[in-house]
Amino acid sequence: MYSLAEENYIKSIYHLQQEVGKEVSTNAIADMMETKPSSVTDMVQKLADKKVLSYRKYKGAKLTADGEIIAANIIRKHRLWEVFLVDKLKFHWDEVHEIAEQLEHVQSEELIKRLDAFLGSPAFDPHGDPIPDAKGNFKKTEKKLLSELKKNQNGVCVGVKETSPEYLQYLDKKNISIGTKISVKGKEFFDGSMVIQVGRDQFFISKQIAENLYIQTT
Amino acid sequence: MYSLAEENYIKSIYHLQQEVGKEVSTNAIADMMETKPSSVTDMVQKLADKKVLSYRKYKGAKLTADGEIIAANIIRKHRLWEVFLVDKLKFHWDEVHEIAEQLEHVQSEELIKRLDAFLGSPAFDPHGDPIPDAKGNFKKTEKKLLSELKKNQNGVCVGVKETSPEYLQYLDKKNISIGTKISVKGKEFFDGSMVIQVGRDQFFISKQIAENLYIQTT
DNA sequence: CTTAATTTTTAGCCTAGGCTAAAAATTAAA
DNA sequence: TTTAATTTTTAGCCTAGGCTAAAAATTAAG
Repeated sequence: MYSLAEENYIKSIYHLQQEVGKEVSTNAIADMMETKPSSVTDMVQKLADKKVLSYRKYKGAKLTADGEIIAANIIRKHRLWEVFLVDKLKFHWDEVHEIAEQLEHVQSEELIKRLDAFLGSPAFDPHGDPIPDAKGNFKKTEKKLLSELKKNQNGVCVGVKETSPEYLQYLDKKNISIGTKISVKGKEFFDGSMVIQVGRDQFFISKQIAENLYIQTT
Repeated sequence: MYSLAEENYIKSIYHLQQEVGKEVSTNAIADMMETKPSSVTDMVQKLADKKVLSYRKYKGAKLTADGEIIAANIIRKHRLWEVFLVDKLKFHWDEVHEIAEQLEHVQSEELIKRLDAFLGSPAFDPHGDPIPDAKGNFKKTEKKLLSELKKNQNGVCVGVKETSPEYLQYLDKKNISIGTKISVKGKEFFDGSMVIQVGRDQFFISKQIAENLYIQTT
């Protein structure tokens, strides 16, 4: 089994790898994990010994196939627990991340199997992110960012890229959640800001807001 | 907050203290925690510094009032999670201890508040042990051990003292669980063994079995 | 009331996982 | 292409929480 620290590294490296596609740098890992590059070097070497990832000095780290399965399993647990917290315990979607961060490390295959069944084998978590199956396969979704839409296009909110409480609370204030229909009424070329319609309300949003919201176009 | 190791010490000391009533010895703690007495000495000194317990060299340790509240809270979490595992995820009562052992360390007041509500604020866990409230107050139950009953007395199983899978599986095989009615049909003075009736079946049990089963006499 | 057995503590060491400061490698700039 | 800036690694140190072996205190036995 892997320690708490190891699991957190594996998970972070997985997420970074998704973004950049290639080997992830020591500094990038350190930033994401709020630790120092020197600590990352140590841990990454240790994980390389365990064949969880491949690592070449000064070149960065990349999960092996095994490593990716481990990561997917941690993410599976995290997202299933988030569904539990929101669906069953009635937490709000901006409150669950930290708690799921702890629950994801509980070790028991059987627990996750039963939790999954109890929740009805959900395919997506409360933020719209896909929940991988027990073998680590993700359901691919073809979602785009709201910022990619043009004037007069519209679609349904299916997820968020940013999951900070601040951002989620902003969305709440604007009555945007998973399933909300959104139409682009105007778009400013210069700064990427938009005017969108949500329900009866029309309002202005900055590019920063738009590029953190996933939309399924219709 | 307290570390995982600290929480486990606090919990173990609490349980030992219930048994012996007075200060618990270094060796007793080491035995329960499957660690070495020298490690216990170190940790107990650390916890004394934090005012979680009082400690006098060679005399043992005793939780302070604060320490008891901390312990009760950990136990509350453990037992609530056990109820969740049995009631909601359909685990069997002999499978839940280890998982609850991990879940009890998840930190979130709100989580426990909501879990408690979700479960209907249960007063007892699946082994019949009382669940303390948020302030650490236990509901007192006046239960006795089956081994204390005399011939022709009877009662209802309300809990177990021993929670090993082996013991719980034995009880299962004999169809004994919480709520099962049991009558003492015979008792051997010499070795404390008994003949009991459970449902339609009458069978022999050793003293060791009888002194780990809690009964509410009727 | 000594001596022996047991319990507990101390001293010193180990590993995991951090950190800082300095050295080395890589990348960017002139 | 040589120098400067940046990134990464190394070396050495720290804390938490273990361990063993030896010393000290307590308890039990003769």
